[in-house]
Amino acid sequence: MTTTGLEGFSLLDETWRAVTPDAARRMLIAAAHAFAGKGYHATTTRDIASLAGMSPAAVYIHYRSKEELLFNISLVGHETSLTLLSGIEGTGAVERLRNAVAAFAGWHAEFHTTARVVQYELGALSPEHHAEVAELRRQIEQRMRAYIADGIKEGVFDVPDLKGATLAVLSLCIDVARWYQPSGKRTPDEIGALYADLVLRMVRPN
Amino acid sequence: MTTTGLEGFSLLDETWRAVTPDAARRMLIAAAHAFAGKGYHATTTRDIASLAGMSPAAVYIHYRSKEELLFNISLVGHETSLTLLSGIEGTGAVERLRNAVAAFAGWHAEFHTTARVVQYELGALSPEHHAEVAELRRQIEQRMRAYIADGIKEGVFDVPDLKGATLAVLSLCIDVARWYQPSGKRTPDEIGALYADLVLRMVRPN
DNA sequence: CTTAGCGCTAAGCGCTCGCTTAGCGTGCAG
DNA sequence: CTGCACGCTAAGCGAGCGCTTAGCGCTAAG
Repeated sequence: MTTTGLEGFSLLDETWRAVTPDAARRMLIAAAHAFAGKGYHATTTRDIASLAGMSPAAVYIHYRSKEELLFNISLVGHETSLTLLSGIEGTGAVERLRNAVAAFAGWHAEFHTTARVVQYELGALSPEHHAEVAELRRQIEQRMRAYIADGIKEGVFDVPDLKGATLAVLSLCIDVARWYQPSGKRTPDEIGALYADLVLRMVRPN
Repeated sequence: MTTTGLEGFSLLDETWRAVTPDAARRMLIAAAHAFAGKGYHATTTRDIASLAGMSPAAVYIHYRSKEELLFNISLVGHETSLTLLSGIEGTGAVERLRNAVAAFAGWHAEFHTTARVVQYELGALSPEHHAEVAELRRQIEQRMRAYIADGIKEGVFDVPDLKGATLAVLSLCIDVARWYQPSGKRTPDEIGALYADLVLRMVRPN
């Protein structure tokens, strides 16, 4: 019996599957939990190491700095959510936007630990690292805008301001990471379905 | 000519008008700027003092701790936004919800500095202080829900899930504090109008 | 059996943190 | 003019920070 507090987690979350070796992955998962719970600056490298069940110095075997841990989490998180949003299928713009919002909002609930780091710790990245994830964020915005624009072309959506509507839809999904609690009444899938419904109401024509 | 970086600010923002003496107010404003810009934990008491144009020890003349500075900002910010949301007028539920969303979203843009501290630094408050602002947050939620519920009773709104819709509307407004930049294209009033419009589309009947 | 390589730990370095203490300078009551 | 109260500063304390260094124990090739 270990006492790291991460026993059941690494098995449930497949986000970090590709990270090797094992100790480096445990360190990343521990860091993601700590950053999500207390914020990057309030987390010490000793917190991360002890969550991962190792000594403080072990962090620096696999990562050059605490900021590099953050960057790895942020990069993988952005890539995962972009991939998710890019792989949306559906017949017609209505179904595609429904699936996109359900998936994107649902991801921010189900993986709220990673999502919180992704969305709220951007400012702690180095300028170079920040620029790298900013490019991914631009692609996420373009994808969502395209799903809405498709519906306008098809004539099934009507919005007064495409950029404004895209901003609002993304904003709605992202903010799920802030308020979501696993102990709450709604499951990630229910949140996805609720939000998809609300967004479709927002963009439907009169 | 001083070099505190706060020259034009205190005159523009009336949120802190009631805080006296003058040095205590300057300290609060400096802290709000620093917390909003870098986060509570990344801000040092030396940062705050030098932004306010005073020595590091001066912080402790007016406040017992750095956390007490945060609590004051959070409390006044929550009270201000609750007062704003409570004073909404309008003939009919449609106009009241329009005005409520415009005001609440607009506040999160115009006073995004305070709003960021209010919305994203709750976790740095002591348990006692957190409980105090949590009660104000409950009241804010109740107010917004009442505006939506009024429209359902009047028969001018139709939502599948009142609590879910309230959550989404508040979420949308709150997240403005995250992405808003004064250098952006939209003014706070324009954001308020855009969001009010989108929310009314979301709750309108078929 | 020897030994090189590697993942990891024990110990600790230099630094900066939140906060405290001692005392200075100003203004005002007597 | 004296003396004291008050707002503030200069200096610094103990603690804990990110990160480094020296070296341990295990594995496996020769």
